[in-house]
Formats: sequence, C-alpha cells, structure tokens
Amino acid sequence: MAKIKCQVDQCACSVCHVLQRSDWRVLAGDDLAILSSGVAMRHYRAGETIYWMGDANRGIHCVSSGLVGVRKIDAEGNSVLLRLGYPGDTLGYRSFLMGSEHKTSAETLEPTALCHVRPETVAQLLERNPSLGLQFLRRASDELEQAHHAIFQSVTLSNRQRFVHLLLVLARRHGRPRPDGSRTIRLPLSRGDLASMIGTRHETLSRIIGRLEADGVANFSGRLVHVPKLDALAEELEPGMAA
Amino acid sequence: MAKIKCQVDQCACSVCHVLQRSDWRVLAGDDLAILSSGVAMRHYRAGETIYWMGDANRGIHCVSSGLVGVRKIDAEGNSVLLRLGYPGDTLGYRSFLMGSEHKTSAETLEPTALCHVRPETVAQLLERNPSLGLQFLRRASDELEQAHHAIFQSVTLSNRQRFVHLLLVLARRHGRPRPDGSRTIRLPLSRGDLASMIGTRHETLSRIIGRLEADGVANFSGRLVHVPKLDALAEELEPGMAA
DNA sequence: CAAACGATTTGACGTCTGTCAAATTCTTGG
DNA sequence: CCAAGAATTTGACAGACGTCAAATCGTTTG
Repeated sequence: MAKIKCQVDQCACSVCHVLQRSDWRVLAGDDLAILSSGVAMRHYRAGETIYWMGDANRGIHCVSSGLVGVRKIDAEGNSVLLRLGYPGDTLGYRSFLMGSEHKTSAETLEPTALCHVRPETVAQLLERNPSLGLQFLRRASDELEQAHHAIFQSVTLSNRQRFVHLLLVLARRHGRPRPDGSRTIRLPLSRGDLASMIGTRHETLSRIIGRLEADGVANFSGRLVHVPKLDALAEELEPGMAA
Repeated sequence: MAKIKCQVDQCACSVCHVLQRSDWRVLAGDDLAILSSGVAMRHYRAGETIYWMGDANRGIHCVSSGLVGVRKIDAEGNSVLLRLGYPGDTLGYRSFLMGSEHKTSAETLEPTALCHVRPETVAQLLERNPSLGLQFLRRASDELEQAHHAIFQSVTLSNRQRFVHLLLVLARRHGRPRPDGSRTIRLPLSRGDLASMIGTRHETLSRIIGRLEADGVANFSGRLVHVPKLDALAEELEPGMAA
C-alpha cells in the first residue's frame, strides 16, 4: 500500500485544528459531518486573490492557516486594507447571507490554506442549526464594533498614534517576545497597506516611522520591527501625552 | 364611556405603522403577540439619552417615530456620531446578543417614540423563530458595510467631498423637493455633530460650508440648507473633478 | 425684555499632510 | 551573480487642517 498523504485535518472538520476557534464550533455530530462533506481545502501562494469585490458569492471560506487581507478598492486604484483574516476566521459570509455580490476583495498575504464551503451546505446547516446563524451574528457584531472603533480613532487620534496602535495589535499576533522584555515583530504587510490601514499615504508613514526611530521607540528594518519597550509604545496612546 | 386615547399603534405590534420596515417583520401570528406583550412604548423629548456607552444591556429598542443618534465618546470629551436611527430601526441588539455592555451611546435628536422590548421577550422570540436572528444578522451586515464604506471614504475623499456625500444622504431623508428642482433640507444635526460624522472639527466644517456657498452649490442658514441643483452636488463626488 | 449661555463663524498661525519627483534599497527572474 | 522592476525613503513645496482666540448670532431663562 502506498502511503496516503496526511489528510486528516483536510477532510474531517471534526478534527480540524482551528475548529474551536472558528464559527463552526457550534456544530456537532451530524452537522459536522455535513460540513465536512461540503468542504474542500485549497492551498494558495502569497498574493493570490480569493475573490474580487463585485464577484457573485460562491460559498464561504474558512482560514485554515496563513493570513488573508480583506480590502476595498475603487476605479481610481485606491485601496484600503480593512482587516486581516487569521486561522479560524470566516470569509464571505456576509455576501452569502445577504444574497449580494462581495463587498470587499480578499487575497492571501502569506501562503495560506483555505477551506471552501459550498453554498448549499451552508444553507443546509443554517436551517438545521439556528445557533450557526447566531454565531455569524456574533462575528458580524464583533467586526462592526471593530469598524466603529476604527472610525472613532480616525477622528480622535493622530496618524502617529493610530500607527502605534496598529503596531501594538500586530505585535500581539506577529510579535515574538524576547527574554529581555523587548519584542521583535515581522510585519505581514507592505508600507502601503500599513498606511492605508491608518488612513494615510505611504510617504507619510515613512516619515512617521523615521520619527519613531529617532525617538528610540522602535527600530524598523524592512518588515522587521524591534520594540525595546512595549510599554513605551503603549504610553503614546495615553491621554496625557507630551510632544 | 370616556373616549379611549388611541393606543392602537402603541399596544399591538401587529398593526404597528413601522412593522414592515422593522426587523420584527419576519414574525407573525403568536410570535407577534408575544412581542406585543413584551413591549412598552415611551416618548422622549429631543436630547434625552436612551442609554450610555458602558451601560449593561436591558433589552432592545425599536424606533417608532423621531430620530436617534448613535455615538461613541471617550474620557477626553471626544464624541463621534456614528449613525442615525430612523423609524423601524433597532437599537441595542448587538450588546444584547453579545451579552456585553453597550458599545455606543444612543440619544434622541428629535422628539422620539421608542418601543422597548424586554430581554426575556427577545430571547424567547429568538428561540421560537430562527429567522429573527437571521434578520438581525442582515442588519448587522448592512451596518458593517456602511461602516466599511465610511472608512474607505475617509481615506479616499476630501473633507469637502465627504460633507457633500453626507448632505446627499441627509437630503434623501430630510430634504423636501421643490417644484423647480431645487431642494430644501432641514438638518437634524448641529455643526459639531456634522463635523464629527465626516471626521473633522466644527471650525473646519464652517469653512467648508463657506466655500460651498461661495461656489453657489448650496446655501446655509442655521440648520436650513437650500440646494439649487442636486446634480451639482453629486458631481463633486465624480472621479474627474476640477479644483 | 434682558442677561446669560451655547452655537456658529471668522481670524491668525503653526504644523502636518498630500503631491510630485528623485534617490535608494530590496526583490525577483534570468 | 546581475539586471529589471518594485518597494521604500527622502526632499521640496503648496495647501489643508487643527488649535487658540475673539467676535457674532441665536436661544433660553429669569
């Protein structure tokens, strides 16, 4: 017998390594079996497009590994990165549930594995198990709160403060703590995407980075960031701030 | 017999004048009766607070008439108006479903009538009729899309363009078309709130308004706006724009 | 009706940001 | 390993914005 390539985590959602972090965790038993039968995993290289804004919805995606960027674009070429999708996150559920075209584009930012769930399967599961809908609702509520928070910050915080905030968020996911309390972060984004996330241009971001280095708060080398003291970063967001 | 004050639209949701515009329209029969029994209408004057950001959730509100403002505030006194609630809109459903405190404050911007639905009633209805949850999900999706759109615009449009866009949106709800094609709008918001909605300060908005008047695009007198040609306004949002 | 208060407008000024352009660095395919 | 192309940084400059302050205007309260 030829050895069978390990497909355990590809074919059986019930033993998926991100199940407990995903929306599908509300399912069990037969529901999980139905899910498994309607799922196909696909591997993407970095920089591939999963779907375009305006495309018709063709099911829901679940991030198995890697990193996905969700963005809005327009005819003039403006592009704004709205959020990042990590393992366990669900993509495309909104346009599926609204019966509309995709309102955002999604692309891989790293080599990524995605599980695609067929629309009929999602519909079937939603009908069998109402808690799945409520789970999607929780996800939407959470995303909405994050969006509101971003809007609020774009009005009340400076570009520098917003970038520092973004750095702190990225540090949580992509940072490696060092024994001496400092932290190294490998940014998963280009300067342009970082800039669009805080609502400015990449040239401006470049200057903000320059000032952060001059102030000794962080050191940048390409996509590598070294933060000597996370606390010093966090203090920049405090109300009582000195220039 | 003393005349009974008309309470038809206050006590029976099944004949509510905004039912078909509200999330509750997915209910029928017994469900509607249950809703009615768990609902109480209350009249607010303009400027009253319905709930504060940080308050524990105590049920869901449904706007019957009037206008509600949903905003985020912080300790320094920054305040950003995030959206407006019109008759038929639902308030407070997110914190209810997430079991969290309110993430935003809500206040009346005009004399307003709200129907309050007790938490137990909402829970009961959600359990009896899964489509209610899906309806809330549709609402959350819609709000999320609007929030994403706002974020995108805050990056790609100028302050003036964002204000023009806001004017066009307000014109739809609060504008009165004139026979000659012009339009009069009664703004329901102060300059400060208008400014926060486009992400700037009230002084800056004042100057934008001044320029709009100088350009003959619109005339402002307090909260009254007169727009000679709506098309001229809409053209400001077109890609090919001259200074 | 008048005073008091808040909202709005206007002015002055320094800083920040966007734009255009060029230099530099980094990546990637050959 | 080199070269072409993309990404990033830096410079220069004008315009826009935020802040502080003062002047108007409008509304509310006594």
